[in-house]
Amino acid sequence: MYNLAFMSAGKTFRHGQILRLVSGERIASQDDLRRRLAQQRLRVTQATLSRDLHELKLVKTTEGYKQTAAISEESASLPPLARALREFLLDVRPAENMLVLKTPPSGAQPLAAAVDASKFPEIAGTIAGDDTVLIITSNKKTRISLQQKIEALLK
Amino acid sequence: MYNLAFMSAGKTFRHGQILRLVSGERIASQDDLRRRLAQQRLRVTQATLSRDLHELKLVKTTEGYKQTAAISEESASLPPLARALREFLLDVRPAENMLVLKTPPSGAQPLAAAVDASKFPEIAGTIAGDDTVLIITSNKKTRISLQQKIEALLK
DNA sequence: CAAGATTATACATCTATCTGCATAAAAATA
DNA sequence: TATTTTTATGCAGATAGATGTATAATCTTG
Repeated sequence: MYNLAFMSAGKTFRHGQILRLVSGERIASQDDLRRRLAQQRLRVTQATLSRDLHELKLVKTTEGYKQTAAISEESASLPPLARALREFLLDVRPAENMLVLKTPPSGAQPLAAAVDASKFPEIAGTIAGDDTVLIITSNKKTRISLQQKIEALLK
Repeated sequence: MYNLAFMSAGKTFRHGQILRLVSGERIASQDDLRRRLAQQRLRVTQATLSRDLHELKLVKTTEGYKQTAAISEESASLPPLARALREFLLDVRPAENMLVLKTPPSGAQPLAAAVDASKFPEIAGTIAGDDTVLIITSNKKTRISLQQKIEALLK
C-alpha cells in the first residue's frame, strides 16, 4: 500500500525531495510544492510542508523557496543536545579536567557536534573518535559544573 | 570506579551501564542486575532487563552475564596488546592524567583498537589520530599505573 | 519429580512523533 | 482598507517504541 497519510515514504525522504525540488526549480508557494510532490506520489498537506520548510530552514525568496546560503550546511538541523545524549550516550567518565563520553560505534561524531553546538562556557574544546568523545575543560571545577549540566539533561 | 551517583535516562544509557557492570563484576541474575542498576538510580524491572540482555546479546555463564562468543571472537581476532605495542609503539609520553603513544604513520588506529580491547580499568577513553594515540585516565595515579603495565609489556 | 528460582512474553499504558483538519495569522494584492 | 492568497498552528487521531504488570515458560535444586 502506498501513502495513506501515515505510513508513507517518511519524513526524511520527503525532506530530501523538497531539497532537490527547490534547488532545481522555482517553488513559489507551499501549495506549489505540494503539487510537485504529489506528482511523485508524495501526498501531504500544506500544513506538513509548512513544518518541513521550517525544519529545513528554507526561506521564501523571489526565486522561490531556497536555502539560506550561509547557514545551509551546518546549523541546519542539529538535534538538541538532550536528544543526542538520549540516543548516543552509553557512559560518562570524569577524568580531572576532562569528561569522556562513551557511545556506540559511530556515535561519537554526532554527539560531539551536538555538544559543540550547545556552546557551554565550560568547554575549551572537544575531540571525537569513533565511540569516544573527549571534552576538555579549563580545570576540574569547570568539569564538575559541566558534568552536572550534562547529567541533568539525561533525566 | 567511574560514576557513582547517576541519573535515570533512556534505554541507550542503561545499555551502556549494563555493559559496564557485566564487564566488571559477576552479575548472576537479572534481579542482581536490577539491584545494581537501582544503586545508580536506574530503576527498571526484571522484564525490561530480560529485553535489554537480549538486545545486547549477553548470555548467562557461570561467571554471570557476559558478551557472546561472536564478540569474543572479534576481540580475539585483534592482535594482543603486547604484539601491537611491539609493532607500532614509538614513544610513550606521560602528561598528568593522560598517556600519549606515538606510532609510525597509520599506526595509531590499530594500536588504539588493541588498547581498547584490553579493557584496562584505568582507562576512561582513548582517541586516535594518524600517528598519535591519546589515552585518558581518571587521574595521575591511574595513569602511572597504566604506564607501568604498558611498559612492562614491552620487555 | 516437585518446589522454588529465574527468565520470557502477552497485554495494556504511556510517551513521543508525525500528520491532517480546521482555522488563525500574516502577507500580498486589488 | 478590504479581499484574497499564503503560511502558521492548536487540536486530535494514528503509529511506534519503551516499559510495567501479571503470568507463562524454563531452569535449578533437592
